[in-house]
Amino acid sequence: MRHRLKDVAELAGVSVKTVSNVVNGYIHVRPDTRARVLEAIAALDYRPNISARNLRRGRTGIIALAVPELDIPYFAELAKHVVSAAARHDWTVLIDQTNGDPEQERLVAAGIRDHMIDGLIFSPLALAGADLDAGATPLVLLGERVAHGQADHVAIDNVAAARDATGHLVGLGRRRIAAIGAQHTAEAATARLRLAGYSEALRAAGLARDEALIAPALAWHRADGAEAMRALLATGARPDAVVCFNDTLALGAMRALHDAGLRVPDDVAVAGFDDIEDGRFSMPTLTTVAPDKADLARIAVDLLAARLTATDPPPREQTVPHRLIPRESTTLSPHRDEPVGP
Amino acid sequence: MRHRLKDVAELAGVSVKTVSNVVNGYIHVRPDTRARVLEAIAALDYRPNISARNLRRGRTGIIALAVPELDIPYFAELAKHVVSAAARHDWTVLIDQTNGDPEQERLVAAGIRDHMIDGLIFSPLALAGADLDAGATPLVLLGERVAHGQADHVAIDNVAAARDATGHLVGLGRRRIAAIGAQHTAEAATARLRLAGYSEALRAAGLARDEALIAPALAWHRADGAEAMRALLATGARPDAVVCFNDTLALGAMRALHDAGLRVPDDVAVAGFDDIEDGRFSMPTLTTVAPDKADLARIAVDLLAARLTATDPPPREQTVPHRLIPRESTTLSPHRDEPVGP
DNA sequence: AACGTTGCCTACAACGTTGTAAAAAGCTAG
DNA sequence: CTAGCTTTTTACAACGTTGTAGGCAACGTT
Repeated sequence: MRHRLKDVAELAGVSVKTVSNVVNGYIHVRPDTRARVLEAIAALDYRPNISARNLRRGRTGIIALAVPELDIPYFAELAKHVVSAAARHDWTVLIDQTNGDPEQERLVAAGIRDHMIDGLIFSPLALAGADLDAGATPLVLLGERVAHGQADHVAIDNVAAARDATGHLVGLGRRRIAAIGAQHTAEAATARLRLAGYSEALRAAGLARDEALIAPALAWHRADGAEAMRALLATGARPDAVVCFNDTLALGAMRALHDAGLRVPDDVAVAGFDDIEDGRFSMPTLTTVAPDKADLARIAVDLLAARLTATDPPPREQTVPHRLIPRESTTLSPHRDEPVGP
Repeated sequence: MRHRLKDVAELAGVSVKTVSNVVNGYIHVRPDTRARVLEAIAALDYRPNISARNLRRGRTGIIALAVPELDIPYFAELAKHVVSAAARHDWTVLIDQTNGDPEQERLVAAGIRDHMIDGLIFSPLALAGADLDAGATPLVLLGERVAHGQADHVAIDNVAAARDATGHLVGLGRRRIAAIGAQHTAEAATARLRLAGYSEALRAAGLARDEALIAPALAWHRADGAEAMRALLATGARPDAVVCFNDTLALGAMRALHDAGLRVPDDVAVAGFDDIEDGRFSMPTLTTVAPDKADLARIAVDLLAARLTATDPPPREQTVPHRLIPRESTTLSPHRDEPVGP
């Protein structure tokens, strides 16, 4: 029931190679021959055997996207865009979940999929530097320049982004601005850069950076945000604004603020990063720094494409534009916050 | 730089087949031979060529998961579990996004990936019945029994689930219970069954089903939920509870209720389906019917595995357990709803 | 009429792996 | 020491595809 080029060739009365030529759109095939072949293909419902083709061609038409977890909204949204962008190159995307586990990330970087994929788009969480060099597979890294080897990088300007978010809060008159999501390991480039941008913005506004207002977060899930916010409040700190280093942290923080009886944004304004869907419908809606995710995905895929055609192109770094989207969590005016009867 | 069995064989001084035997864990290899081969493998950093192996073995070790969109939280969470479950069978998961587009779904069902995958787990949105039969690839469908062909089905008992959710609201003393998410096309089995369960619960409680309280929703995103809720309120309907047919609809509905100055749950209690992460941190947190997603994924993968080993097993149907998780959106007592100072 | 060009088609040999079948090497028991 | 085992290793032939090189017409040019 499953047919091969040979079967089609026999039915059409031509050679195997001619069928192959038709399938691959080779030009020099007489119209009537082509028609006969196409007819045979349709009659037998022939589909090329991908494995055989891959073996012969030396590529698979599959790229992998390695992310920590798919159910983190940012990565889910990113994955969606990567799949779309890859489709334009006729690539299929295979998802690798690292769970942010260093060992798992090392395996991915070392090329665990090797012969299975043509290239890899990798968003590392726990690894940086030399650990990421390695592999024979063309590699595009999402995030700051942390590796030195033959890999491209795509990211937003995190320092500027954090400066924008913090500056926005300063502009609203907030003075005791906390930060949630600091990480002090060497690998956590994103956290470091966002903290740097935050500090710069404070300095520019003539505000002192208060270490008591900087809360670390091991991971960046909602629960961590809630946790960090609660811890911060428990120290007696009374911020009038919080910059969270991503949206899920921010949503968690808002939850904790609510539980503590504090109003957002009246008592505490909250801003995040990533512009995930949830933040557009949360209560209040969440002010955020939005990276152009579609652009990010497109650039990553295109870089990979370039890396596949050219031989050993120099590592490139691309910055993706971002913009601040003010929403209720920083801008809602107090009088609208009270429920009014229907 | 990329080595083959042949290279390893030469280095180890054995035949190609012996190396292959070692790689595949064949038992009858003398320990010292095995050691020599393993050494050579390590020295050359040999990795099997997957395409060649696939060609020879006739399978790829890849299964596809076809879902509407990855950035819908339910599908993202599901994908995560499927990837994990598949890993236990040494399968890699490839993601197909259909965007809920009938044409795209037809292609997927017809086996667009055919030779590339060993099996397919498919969550159709727009298609049902004969459209889904087809394909030579083993198929497991997520959702109600809508196809007649050789496919397995995995789903929760949607009628019972909707009955539970509605019954919970009835039990809290609500009497004007609305439903959001109705769909009247033939394909929308899930919506139909949930509506049926809703009706049953009302009947059981001696409440009349009021068509004015039933709001359709074309899609089940947050925006659709908000939209439907607004439309419902605009008709002058004054429900004291809403059953939304999934969590994103519910989150959107809560947003619309908030905008209309109505309090959740004081004025309107809200329940959803799916138990997505967002609902555990939203304000208020969302009462929901939780399917066991890990179980669902595991069962789907196992069914596929069975379908791959046995020849043409009869189509099977599995029901996955669900449970109602009451949260603030239905249970929060009024006095706690008012903010208290820090 | 002989010659190169071009267009169309084909035979053959890979790509790297594993199943089959059979040879070689080791054993055990007579 | 050999017959009859079992264990270990091997050669060979696929799997289905495409690149290479070449053949044969049909054409236009000298």
